[in-house]
Amino acid sequence: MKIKNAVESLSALAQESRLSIFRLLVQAGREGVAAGVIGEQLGIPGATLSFHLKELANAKLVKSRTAGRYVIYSASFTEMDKLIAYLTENCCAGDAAQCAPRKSC
Amino acid sequence: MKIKNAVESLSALAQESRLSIFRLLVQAGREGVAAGVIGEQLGIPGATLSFHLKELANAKLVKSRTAGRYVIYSASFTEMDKLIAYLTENCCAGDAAQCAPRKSC
DNA sequence: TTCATATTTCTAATAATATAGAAATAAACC
DNA sequence: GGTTTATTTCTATATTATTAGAAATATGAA
Repeated sequence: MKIKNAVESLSALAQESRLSIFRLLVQAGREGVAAGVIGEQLGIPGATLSFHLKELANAKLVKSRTAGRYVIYSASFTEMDKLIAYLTENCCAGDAAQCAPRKSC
Repeated sequence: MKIKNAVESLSALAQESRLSIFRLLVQAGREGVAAGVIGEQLGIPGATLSFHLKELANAKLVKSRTAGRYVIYSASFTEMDKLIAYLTENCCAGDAAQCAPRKSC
C-alpha cells in the first residue's frame, strides 16, 4: 500500500457517519446491506448517505452490487486488512519481544 | 472505545505528514525519536511538525517525554491496538468461518 | 405506460483543517 | 548572565470537507 492510498482510506473512515456505516458493514459480513437500510438504521438522509458511501467506495473500503432496485453495499475485508498492515508495518523494527502479535476479527 | 475517540484517532492519521510521523514512531519502537530528528527525517518545518505532533498527541496516538532540551515522541501501541480492535469489532457478526483471524506486527 | 420506490447527482451554504513565518519559551553550555 | 539550540505558540491565508434539499435517474409493479 502506498501512503496516498492509506491517507485516502483513513480519511474515509475519519468521519462519524462513515465510520458508523463501515462498522455496520463489517459486522454485516459478506452479504452486505442495502443503501436504504443503512440510512434507516443510522438516521442519515439519502443525499448525505450517498455522498458518504461514495467516499468509502472511492477508498475501496466498500463495494456495491445492484439487486433489482436496491444497491447492496459490503465492506472490503481485504482492503481493511491492507490498511491495518500498513499502520503496523515493521513495528518496533521487527523486534517481536517489544511488539506482541495482536489477534482480532 | 467510543466513536468520537475513534474518529479523532483516524482524523489524526488521515494526513500524509502525520501518517508518516506515526509510522516512523511505530517502527522506532519504545525508545522513541526526538522532535527535531522527526522533522529532519521527513523534511517538515518546526512549526508545522509541532502542530501535527499535537494532533497525534491529542488523539493519544503518541506520547512524549522530555530529555534535557529534547522532546522525545513515541507511538502508543495500546492506543493503536484499541483503534484496530474498534474497526474490526464483531466482524461478520463473529462468524469465524467468514472472517479469518489476522496476524500482524 | 403510468406510478411508486430506491438511489444518485447537482448545488450552494457552512465549517473545519493545513501551512509556515515570526515571536516566545525553555534548557544547556560557556 | 549571555548565547546557542530545541521546541512550541501565535497568526493569517489557503484549501478542503460536510450537509441536505431539490431534481434526475432507474428499476419494478400495476
